[in-house]
Amino acid sequence: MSKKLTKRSEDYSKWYNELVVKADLAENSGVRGMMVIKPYGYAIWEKVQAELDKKFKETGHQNAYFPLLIPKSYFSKEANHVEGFAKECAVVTHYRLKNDEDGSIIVDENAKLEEELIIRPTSETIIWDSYRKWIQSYRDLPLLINQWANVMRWEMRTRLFLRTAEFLWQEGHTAHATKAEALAEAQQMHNIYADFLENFMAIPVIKGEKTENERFGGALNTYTVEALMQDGKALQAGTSHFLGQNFAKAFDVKFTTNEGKQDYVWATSWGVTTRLIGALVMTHSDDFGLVLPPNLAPIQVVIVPIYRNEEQLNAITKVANEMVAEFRKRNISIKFDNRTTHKPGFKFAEYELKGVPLRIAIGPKDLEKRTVELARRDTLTKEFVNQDEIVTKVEDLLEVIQKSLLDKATKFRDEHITKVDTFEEFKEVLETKGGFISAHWDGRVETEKEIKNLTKATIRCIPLDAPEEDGKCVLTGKKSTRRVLFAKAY
RNA sequence: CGGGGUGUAGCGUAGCCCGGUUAUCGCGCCGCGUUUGGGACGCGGAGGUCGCAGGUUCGAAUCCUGCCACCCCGACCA
Repeated sequence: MSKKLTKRSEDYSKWYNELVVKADLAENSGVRGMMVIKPYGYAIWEKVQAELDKKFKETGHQNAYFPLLIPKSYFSKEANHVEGFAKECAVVTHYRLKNDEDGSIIVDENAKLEEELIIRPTSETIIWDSYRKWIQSYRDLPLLINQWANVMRWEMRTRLFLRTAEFLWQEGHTAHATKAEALAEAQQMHNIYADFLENFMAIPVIKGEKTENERFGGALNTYTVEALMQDGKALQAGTSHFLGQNFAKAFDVKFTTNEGKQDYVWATSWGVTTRLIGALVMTHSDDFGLVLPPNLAPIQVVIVPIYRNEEQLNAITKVANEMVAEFRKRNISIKFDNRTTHKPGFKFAEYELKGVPLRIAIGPKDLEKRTVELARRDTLTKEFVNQDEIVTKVEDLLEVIQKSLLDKATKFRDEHITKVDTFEEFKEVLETKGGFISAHWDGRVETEKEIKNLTKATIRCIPLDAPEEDGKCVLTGKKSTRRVLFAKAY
């Protein structure tokens, strides 16, 4: 997000997330705050889904699906939750259309619903309404359910990928017999997110807890993974909430313990969204377009033939096909781009824009010498590789690139965590350098809000690994025992 | 929802202040030919409710009113 595309094509002299719009991930659909996820972008989301789903299943979770429409009355049951969500909702009021006299379609005013339905902004209410019926005994617990779904939040202000009116996500909702077990679940999912972000998406994150002010409506504790974008702004990439017994009480979900007593269940919820794709773009992209970590790339390797005539193309195709078969055997996603309608230079640029990690070019010279030209997207370097060695070379490089992207992003992130002890310094760093600011805070909500008013920076999290340390609040000078991370955030 | 800005071909734009032939240019698209190791070139061609509605006028992309959408800044938020 911090640089302009300046090279080769003035057409793409746009900021990254605009580039993404044009370059295949999405485009405005014309409805306020909506996005179309194009096939290439959706393929990335499918990779995210597949990997996370695997991790969820490995930890004993099951997928289910709950209705899109939620009766309005469900929302009034949990006060904090309403506060957090009920305001920006799309509401369904009618169930039928009819033809107007002039032939146009209008809403049939006779088909008004008794009770309005809310398009889910999140599914806690409808899920907990079901849980009441499903849970009777400690033997029914834990209940570990996840849902892949779309949700809708009619935000006042939207931003492509980062805050669209409709977005795709997964939401896990679990019920437990004890507080300790629920807490452990919330922490486990927090760790799964952190691990996924770092090892799969190559996005380094800081694990921490949200302050009361930033917490999810209805939660007692919110665990978060916070990432840093290239423009110095922070992005909340995933959250896992310990909900205590709030929802159980609101929806009257009681169970009989093994001692025969009645108790409310303990709950968690956790989710990540298509925002992750925005995070991916803003973490790794460069002046030439997207840069995708190999683990997420829909196409990991592309082969571009270079030829002067059909005879050469045929010879190259033979070599390429053998390579494709060999790569497929090793589960490497490969595409042989044999389109005759575009020139090699065009294809090179196109796959750079799409962030394909490795590109193989095969031309007449390579046929002679039994080599190929292998180009890395992340470093933009090229080398000639013997055809016999290409498969192992690619296998190795995919791992190297995956790691290198994480290292690069981690280095950037670490260089943008600044320790600050005075408010002057705080403002200075925020304005000139950006990134995370590690500072003491007196633990009061008013202080946090005041700092936000003065600087637009919020407390992104209280890092889990923050050491105990005596200090003075950067704003008030009051006593503090550990540093927290501030940043301007998306 | 408050403040500011912008809407002209698939994309990016000129024209608007100061109304007047057929709405400008680039990219992209289509055809033919030459090209193909980093976004090819030549020639020819197609594509427009000038955001929408109303008004002023002999005449509106241009002036006026209302509405809509998008972008930026706030409030809200994954």
